[in-house]
Amino acid sequence: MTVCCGVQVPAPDFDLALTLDSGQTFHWESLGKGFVGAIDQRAVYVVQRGDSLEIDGAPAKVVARYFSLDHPLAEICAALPNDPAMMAASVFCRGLRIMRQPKWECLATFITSSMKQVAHIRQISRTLRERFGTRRSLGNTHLYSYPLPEVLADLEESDLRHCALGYRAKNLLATARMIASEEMDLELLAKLPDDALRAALCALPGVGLKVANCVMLFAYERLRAFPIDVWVERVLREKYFPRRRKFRPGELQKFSAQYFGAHGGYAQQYLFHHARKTTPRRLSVRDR
DNA sequence: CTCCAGGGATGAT
DNA sequence: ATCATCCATGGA
Repeated sequence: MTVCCGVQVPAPDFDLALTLDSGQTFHWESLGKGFVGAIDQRAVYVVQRGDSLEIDGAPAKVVARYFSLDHPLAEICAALPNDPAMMAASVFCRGLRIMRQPKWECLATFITSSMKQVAHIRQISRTLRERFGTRRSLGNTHLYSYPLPEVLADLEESDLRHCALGYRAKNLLATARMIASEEMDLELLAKLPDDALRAALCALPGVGLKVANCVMLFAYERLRAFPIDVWVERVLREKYFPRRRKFRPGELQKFSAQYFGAHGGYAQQYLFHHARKTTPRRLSVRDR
């Protein structure tokens, strides 16, 4: 490993490894004492040394923006609800920041995330990058950028199915074609208020409420967005409504928006990551 | 082997 | 308006 870093980036209240392992992005890989990954089209190497990052492959400004080092994390955490579940999660996730990811890459990876474990989302991302992305080198290591919508748009559904996408192939292809044809402009959507943005994203094939909220949170800087997946729903039910059985559709969404408020996305990400990393794997039937 | 995963779209009550 | 079913795949 010969990547030598010259550039230092101040990064207080930041945990690089924790952030990269929190299920926001799915392609960074451990290398030496740091991580290699792509930031848009650039191959980047990042090492954390205490309260700063040592980086190679991209300007400090690009890296700082990607990892949202400008977010006032202390203020955000201080404003989170003061209940036991939230406190336990936020202590567990100290230094975890909500990233600013490229819009298409974020949208596409979450379209492929449906009913998939994080490990397999990573595998799908890797295969798509290696087959259809652009090779980028950094020192003696290399990686592949995420394939552009124009590239995927020219493929056949079978090409994507061969990347183990299953039924998600049709949705990814259809969405890529809408963007490549300029029927949909992801950058333009950034001007919309939350509700209109969510509605626009949900109009894309393979995008429902949960995926739309992930893209809003991880790529559109909408820190109110509160994606509810199976993990978060489990936490909400068990920790916030331990006696309830039935919920109206949207009832948990409504509660979360009201209860967690302006930084709900951070609350959600902390609850998600804490639950995913501390819930023991169910014992196999044979071992019980 | 079985169970489950950062769901969404569709059609039946 | 809710509920059921189907959709593919592989890690644990």
